[in-house]
Amino acid sequence: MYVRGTVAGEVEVRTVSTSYGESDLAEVPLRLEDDDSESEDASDQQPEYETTTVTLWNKWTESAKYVEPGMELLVTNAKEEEYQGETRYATTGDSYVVVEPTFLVNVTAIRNWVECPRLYYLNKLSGVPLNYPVVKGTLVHEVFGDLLRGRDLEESIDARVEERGLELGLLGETAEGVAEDVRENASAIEGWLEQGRLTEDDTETTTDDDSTQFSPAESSWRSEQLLISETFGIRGRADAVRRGSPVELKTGKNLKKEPRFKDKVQAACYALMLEEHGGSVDTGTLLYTKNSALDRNEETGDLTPAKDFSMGDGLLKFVVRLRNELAAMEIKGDVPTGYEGSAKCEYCFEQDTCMVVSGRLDQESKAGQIGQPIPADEREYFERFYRAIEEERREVHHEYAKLWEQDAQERADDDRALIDLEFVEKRPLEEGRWELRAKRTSGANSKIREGDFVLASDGHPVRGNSELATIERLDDEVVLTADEPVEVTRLDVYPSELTTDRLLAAMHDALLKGSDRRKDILFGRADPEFDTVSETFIDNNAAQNEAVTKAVGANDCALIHGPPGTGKTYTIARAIRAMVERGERVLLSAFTNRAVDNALEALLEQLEEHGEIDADRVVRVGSESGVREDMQPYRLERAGEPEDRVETLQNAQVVAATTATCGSRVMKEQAFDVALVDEAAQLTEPGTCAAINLAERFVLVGDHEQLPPVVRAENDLTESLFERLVNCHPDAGVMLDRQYRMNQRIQAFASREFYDGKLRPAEPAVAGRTLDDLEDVSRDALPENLQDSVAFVDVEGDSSQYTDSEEAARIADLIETYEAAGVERDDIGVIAPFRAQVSEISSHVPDDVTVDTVDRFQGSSQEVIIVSFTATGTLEGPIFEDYRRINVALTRPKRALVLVGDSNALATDPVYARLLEWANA
DNA sequence: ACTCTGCACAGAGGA
Repeated sequence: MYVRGTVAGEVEVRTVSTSYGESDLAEVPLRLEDDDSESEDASDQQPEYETTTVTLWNKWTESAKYVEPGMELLVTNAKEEEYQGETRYATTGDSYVVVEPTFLVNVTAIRNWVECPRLYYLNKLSGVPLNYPVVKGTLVHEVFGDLLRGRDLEESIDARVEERGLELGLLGETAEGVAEDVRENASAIEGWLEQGRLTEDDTETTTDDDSTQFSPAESSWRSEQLLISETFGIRGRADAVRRGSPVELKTGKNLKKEPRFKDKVQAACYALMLEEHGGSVDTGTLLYTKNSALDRNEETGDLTPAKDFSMGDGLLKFVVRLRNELAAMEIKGDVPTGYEGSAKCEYCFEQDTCMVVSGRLDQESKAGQIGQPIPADEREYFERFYRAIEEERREVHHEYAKLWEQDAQERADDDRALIDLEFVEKRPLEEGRWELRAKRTSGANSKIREGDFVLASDGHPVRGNSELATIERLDDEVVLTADEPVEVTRLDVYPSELTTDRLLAAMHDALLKGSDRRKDILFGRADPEFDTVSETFIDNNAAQNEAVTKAVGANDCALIHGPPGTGKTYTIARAIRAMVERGERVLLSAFTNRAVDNALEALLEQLEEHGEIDADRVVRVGSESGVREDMQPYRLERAGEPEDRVETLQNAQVVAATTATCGSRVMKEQAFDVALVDEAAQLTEPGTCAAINLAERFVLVGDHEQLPPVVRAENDLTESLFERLVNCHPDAGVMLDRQYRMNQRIQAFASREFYDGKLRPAEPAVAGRTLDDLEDVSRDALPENLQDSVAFVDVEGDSSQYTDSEEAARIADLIETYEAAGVERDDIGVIAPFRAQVSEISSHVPDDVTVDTVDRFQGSSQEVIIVSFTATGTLEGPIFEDYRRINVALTRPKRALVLVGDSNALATDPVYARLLEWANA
């Protein structure tokens, strides 16, 4: 039986004498999880939790040592015992004990941890930089997968090497040289596979007599299996599985008789998960592909690069204990010192790094410390942000947990899954992968888009057969590509820690690798300095001109505050052009792909008009699905001839990429004179660092009166670096004060409420904008209350919380009214605070009217905007409390704004009360 | 309480 609960008190470990001799035991007080939470008689009482004791025997006491009250604990195959009239539980010989099972540990993390816990920490902190052995290792793995899937060796090598052209180029490698290296390792694999076919009956059907080729399609092999364990809290991707047992490929050499211990541990992790998925695993195989023909026969007499080992119970349990140690340390927020393990520092490749990090952060470390610690305020900052980023990571883990905790319908309702697909077909592709097709049976929405990675499963993403797949096309039919054929009936969003990892590395790099001058600026110890620039860049807008002057003349940083419609994008483009003319190399970045492409578009227009550099010296780095269609010609293709790929990137004078991409291995090899970050108020501090780490000086452009960064957990990440620096270095900032969007009446409230009354129309034509300026539109045709540019429509509203059907109905009427007056439907936008209300309204109005949440409207504008407040009674709730959201909503229209809401509810909040007053004026 | 975009995945290795 299965026991799960929360540790309810101190754990006691002791030794007792039993009939088998001396044994260790740990008694853990446990508050059991209520597994019948369905009990519908919601008798308003707090559920009564049952508290019991679980006895962990022998080696499991090691895990008990890490356990603290409040942690979650799971025991499999436990036995029930009666003790003084009370039901208690204890481990049996078949039990596993799992600490914090929802903390999902990567297999590679466990592999690093067993080598040295501090190695695990360092790897997490700074990531692995671009280096040839790693890229080559990855290539050999890819070719191995291809071989298993039946692809021709030479074809696979050529294709895989070509795919990595850019990385190889950055490493100074040639395609031929790399292909030769990969071939050496891959031939060992190929030979072994063929031998295996002859002797081990891996292929069940008889092949044509003259075919010596391995034919995996009919075999008991599977390549690349993604495994997620809800019981053990482990996830990872096995290189291959042969007759249910894990096969791990290593590119290194190992002439010893036994596999390396950490390699065994890795294979054991996969074995655990395979067993959970219903298998029974008694062996593991490691393939050391550098053990070439020349090495055979010598000491060991081995004929193959493969080493099999038996997967004993003891090893599997040891692996779970390792995982427990890691999870417990992460939950406590402790930092490993290296003393936890037995590795010898003098043999470690990371010894120097370890000592430097320990020295700079003043951390206890087995390897010792080198150098001076960074200042105390920086260490405090590091700890604060480390914690915040780790909280974000926990949120990603919760996303994983939802894969098994929520049922399919719940996931679909959360827009995190597409369910009830009808499987159509699987088709092998030339390169050995599979194309999978399924039909959608409902029009349900989800956040899954083309180009996304998803978990494709035949029913359940964790318990069923599932595989990581790429969405190639998504309409009535879903077309996917994957390494293995899955009869897809369901797709789930695949949670990834990638962004979290990159944030952590960016913060690490900023603090430990950043220049002293940069850190003086970031920590407010020095004021930014500026060179005098006498050129006039923009002659009809003084604030924009000052912004460009500051951006160009900044020695450290410049901060451009751009309220709605003030020509931020144009100003950025002008500044970059000026920098390019001065011969500088510029990084253009922003949080979203959309913002990057917008800024890039404006820059290209500038360059075209005043062509100082070739457009082919402008490069957009990003994935194919992320980059907008019209920017694809500038997108850097990663595949190709290494030298050519690297030249294209190195020669680029302007590189545009999202901040997340700036944290990639390829981008981290690049250096710039200036980094210019747009929409910087929507970025977390570490997110901003990912971009500015790559440059000598930086310019941040944004508006902290609009929406802040999106974060999963409530923490220090919610304030942007932009906002902090604007307050810390007011002299480095410029506010663009003239807006080119809203007429005078519309902008008045936002200007007064959010910009100290400093925002004003750029010119009389903007101030006096009305609907009459539009072709075929006459304001006289509108009812009187709508003739003013700002109108309020009072609707009593219904009592439901996140929707309001009355408002939706009124909005539908309003749209008809505007249409009757000659306004085109696609000139009208409707904004609502909640997604539920967005769909409510969408069902009432024609398709070509844009209806969306405030958050998604940020960055765009429309002739007419209708805002649905969706609130009756009071305005309680986080969505209304953040006034920046209302700022965004009110500053989208150019010519007409209609506010639809319940005036009694609005009047309960002072800001909204002033809003009413303004709208009704 | 509600809002919600990124990134490609995880792991690849040196001795």
